[in-house]
Amino acid sequence: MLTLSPVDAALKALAEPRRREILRLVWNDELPAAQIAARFHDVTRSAVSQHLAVLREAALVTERRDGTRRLYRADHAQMDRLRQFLDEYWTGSLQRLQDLAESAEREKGKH
Amino acid sequence: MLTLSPVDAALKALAEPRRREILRLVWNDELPAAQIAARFHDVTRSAVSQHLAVLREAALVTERRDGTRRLYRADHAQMDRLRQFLDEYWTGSLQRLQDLAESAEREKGKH
DNA sequence: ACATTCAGTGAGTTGACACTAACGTAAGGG
DNA sequence: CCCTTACGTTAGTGTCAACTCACTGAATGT
Repeated sequence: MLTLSPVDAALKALAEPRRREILRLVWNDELPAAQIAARFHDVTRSAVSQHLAVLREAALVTERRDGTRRLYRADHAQMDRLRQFLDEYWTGSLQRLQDLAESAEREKGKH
Repeated sequence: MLTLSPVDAALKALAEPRRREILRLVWNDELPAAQIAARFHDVTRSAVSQHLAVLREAALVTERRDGTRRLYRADHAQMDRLRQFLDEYWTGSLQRLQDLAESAEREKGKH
C-alpha cells in the first residue's frame, strides 16, 4: 500500500471534489495554506492541510517554504502526465501492456 | 449521496484500478459478466458484479440483456464527456464557473 | 416439472478516508 | 523569554466502499 501507482494516486486525489477546488485555487497562483483554508467555511484548516498532503503525495502540487508559511502551487507537469495517460487510455491499445504490468505489480504486493 | 455529479462519479469509478481493468476489457468488445469475472482469480463474481454496477451508475458502461446473460460494453461517449471536462480543467478558465456551481449545489445538499 | 446456469441482491465484516479537536513545533515580534 | 502566527500531527469518530458468503430470481436444458 506504500506508494500507490502515480496514476492511481492522481485519480484518487482528483475524485474528491474539495481537492479539485483546492487544486484550482493554486492552479495559476501560489498560495499559503492559510489563504486556501480561508475560502472554506465548512471545514477546518486541519482538513485542508490533510487535503494538501494528499495532493502533494500525488505530486499534483508542489510545496515551497517561506519562513513559517508554506506556499502551494499546482504542478502542471504532473497533470500533463496524467492527461497523457488518460488520452492513451481512451485511444486504446498502446497503454494496455503498461497497465497490465501495473496490475501485476499490485498483485505481487497482495499475496 | 443522492446522485453524485457525473464527473465525480466517473472519476471515482476510474480511481479504482480493478474497475479500469474491467473497463478496458469491455472497451472494444462486448462481454458477458461471467467472462469478465473469469479474468480475475482473486475476487468473486459478486465483487465484479458490484464493480460493474458502479461503472454502470457512472454511465461508463452500458448493459444489454441477452436471455439470461448481460452484456457490457464501454460507453465511449461518456468517456469523451469526461475527457472534455478534464481538458477544460487543465486549460483553465472557462470551466471555473460551472465547477463552482457544482460545489455550491453540493453544499446545498449537505446542510 | 426439475435441475442447471448466469446473474443480481442483502447481510455482515473489514478497512480506508474525511473530518474534528487537541496538541506539538518552528519562526519572528515585543 | 513569552506569545503569537502558521503550520503539521495524532487520536478518535462517523461514514462509506470493497469484499465474501449465502440467497434469490430468471432463462434454459432435459
